[in-house]
Amino acid sequence: MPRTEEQLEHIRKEKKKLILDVALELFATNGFHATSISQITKKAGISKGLVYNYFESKNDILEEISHQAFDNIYSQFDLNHDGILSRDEFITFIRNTLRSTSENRQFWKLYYALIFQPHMLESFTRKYAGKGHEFGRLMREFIESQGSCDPDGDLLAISSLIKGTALVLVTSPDFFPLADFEEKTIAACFRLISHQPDKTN
Amino acid sequence: MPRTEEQLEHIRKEKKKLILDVALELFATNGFHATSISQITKKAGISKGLVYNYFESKNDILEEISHQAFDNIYSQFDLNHDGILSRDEFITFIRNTLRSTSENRQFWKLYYALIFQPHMLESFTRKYAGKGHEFGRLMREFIESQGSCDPDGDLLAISSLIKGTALVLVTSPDFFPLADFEEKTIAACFRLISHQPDKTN
Amino acid sequence: MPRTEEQLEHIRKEKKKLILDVALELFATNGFHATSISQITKKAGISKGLVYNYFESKNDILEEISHQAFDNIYSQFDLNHDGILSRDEFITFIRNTLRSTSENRQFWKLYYALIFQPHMLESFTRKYAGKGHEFGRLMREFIESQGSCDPDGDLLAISSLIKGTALVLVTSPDFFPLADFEEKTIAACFRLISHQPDKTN
Amino acid sequence: MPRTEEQLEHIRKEKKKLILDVALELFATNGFHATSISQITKKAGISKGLVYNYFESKNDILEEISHQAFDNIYSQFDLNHDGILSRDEFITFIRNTLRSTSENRQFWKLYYALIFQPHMLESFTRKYAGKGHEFGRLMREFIESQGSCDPDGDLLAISSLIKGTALVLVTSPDFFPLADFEEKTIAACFRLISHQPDKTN
DNA sequence: AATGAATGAGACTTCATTCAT
DNA sequence: TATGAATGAAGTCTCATTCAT
Repeated sequence: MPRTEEQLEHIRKEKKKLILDVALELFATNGFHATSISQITKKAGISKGLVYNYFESKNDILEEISHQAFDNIYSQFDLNHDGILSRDEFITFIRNTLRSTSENRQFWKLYYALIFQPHMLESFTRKYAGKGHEFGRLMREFIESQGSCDPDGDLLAISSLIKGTALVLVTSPDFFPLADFEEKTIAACFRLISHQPDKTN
Repeated sequence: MPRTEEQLEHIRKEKKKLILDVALELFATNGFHATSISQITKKAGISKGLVYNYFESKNDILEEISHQAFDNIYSQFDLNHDGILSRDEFITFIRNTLRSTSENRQFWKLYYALIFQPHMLESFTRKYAGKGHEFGRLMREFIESQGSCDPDGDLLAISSLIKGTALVLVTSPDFFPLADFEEKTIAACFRLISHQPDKTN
Repeated sequence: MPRTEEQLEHIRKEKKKLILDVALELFATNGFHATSISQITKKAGISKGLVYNYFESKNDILEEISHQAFDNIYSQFDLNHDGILSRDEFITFIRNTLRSTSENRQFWKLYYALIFQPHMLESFTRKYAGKGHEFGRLMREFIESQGSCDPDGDLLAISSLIKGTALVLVTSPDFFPLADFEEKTIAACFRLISHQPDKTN
Repeated sequence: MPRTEEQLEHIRKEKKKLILDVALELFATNGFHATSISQITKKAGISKGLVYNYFESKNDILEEISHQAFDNIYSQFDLNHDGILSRDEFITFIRNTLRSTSENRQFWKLYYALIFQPHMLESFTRKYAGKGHEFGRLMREFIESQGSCDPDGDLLAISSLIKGTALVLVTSPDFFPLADFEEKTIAACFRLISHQPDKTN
């Protein structure tokens, strides 16, 4: 009559997911510090004690949210399978980035809110810092391969554009349909590659 | 024998500034919620009670920081003195934006952290929402005047680029010297104005 | 394995009563403002936090004390079951009033201390104001029915006498045995009904 | 040019009176604990420091208010100049009591609020306890002299009536004109003297 | 696995009181 | 005499966390 180990495992997984989902929503909406365990348990319909069966602390919930979200997001990219970024891969990267941003808006709201308080996401930064740098190099090479005469400047501009667009997507998702965000951003990225020295001033 | 009104005014101004400065630094570094009044007073070398001689509440400190920063920042722009954005004004705007971002890095860290928790800066949003919209219109007209064949798309791209660059300036200020940030961003903005329909795909 | 709903209900009831009892005693002895939550918890042998599991605020404790006391007291009267006050009911009313005053001396000490700071017991006044007026009318009719030639004056005298006696009971309960308080007050009330115009002066 | 000692003395007296007056009003309206020194100084238009030039503490203000009020009130009575209470003196006493209550309503509100928290007015109780007892004896003798067959009971009834009437005067001063309060209470007092044993039940 | 009563550190805030001027 | 900036103890209240059941 007692539940089998599988059933228990299933319950555990479901409950943990429930807590993470509810916590993400509240953290993203009201902020991490402004969200209490009580609010989470009330919204999830569970007891306070149960949360501590699954997580060591409130901070632990945050870390798990971050890790799961990033693992999920990174897994969609499958970058660098051959150490070179093709034109199609570059385009796909932008598309994926924006799509993923749009789909995980809640998480990104939380992420942006926390990124400015470095000590909050320590373990997190440790884990993902490397990947970021590596991808920067890949991208720079691609920009160079496209005939840029200022790869560093263009890399800055293009990453800034992508970051800025993602920011807009998070804060004002209804500005444009997602498809337009994608197309316009991709086109803009290519326009940003400079084929001749500046003559602005 | 009691102090003159000037002396008092002087003391008050200095103390208030001290509190605001210390608070901004701590809020920006550790976050608003994670910063306690105790930490502020300890760092400022004053008593807890004194804070409440100058501010009604912790929230009040935040609001005053925000208002002062924004008033200060907006005052540098003197936008729309004639309802039209000239090429020079456009360039100056970008330059000012980035310079101001760089100079008020602490504030912007705090600002970005809070913007994602909407209910935090209510009075603030109320005050500045109008100005933002108006400037969007000005900018769109400028883009159009430069011969853009997709003013809305270009406006999105250019604002995203500026936002993204500002974001990078806040999070990684040492990526480039400020002057380079300015020049490269300005040049990039002009490259973003599309003079012929996309042919990306 | 968790406690049943009954067990919980039982615990909650007991703890709430404990807090209310201790709070009433301290409020009555030292005054509402002069009593701190710390004092209450220390005397009740519980933690500060627990109080706030049961009450929203210190004021909430006061209100609950007041409402429970008044509900309890009013419930003993069952006035106006037929809209008329008989001689027996009148006598019973006085008896009940004094007995109830004597039994709830702590509460009445608190009540008298607060009645003079009107804004303290707002919700409370709202709730019971009506009943008071209605009973005043009942009593006046009774006095009239007893042949009074100045019902308003006698109503004033009789209510003042009862209030005054209750006041003495609260402040100097050992002046007389309760039974004497009752008998003497009842007799005095009847003597106060004036059967012929004054001839004092 | 410096002020003479008399002038200073005059200023001191005025300022002290100002503080006492304002404090009494606020204490009576909002309660002693709920009134802050800040409120007093703001309403009096003086500085916080000045209060402490005249009074040792907030409690000291309360005590001085109480003593002055009681000295003032008692001085109007001139009781016991010959150790006997005549009928006229008895009547005058009631009249004075009610008149004084009506004139010092603010003080009595405060008084009643504090009387139930014994430790508040310690020095005060010490000072006036004796006078009260003595006057009780005087009154009892008067009641006896009027042919009462239950002097103790009648004393209780009469003092209760007077106290109750005073209470009504403080809480609902507009119930009757003051003159009526006086006449009706005096007449009622005489009705309360019992000339034959009870036959209520 | 699940509950929620209970804890206590620590947050914000108030306010009587001091003291340099 | 008069001022008000400054203090710090103490108050109310919150909340992450524990633990008996």
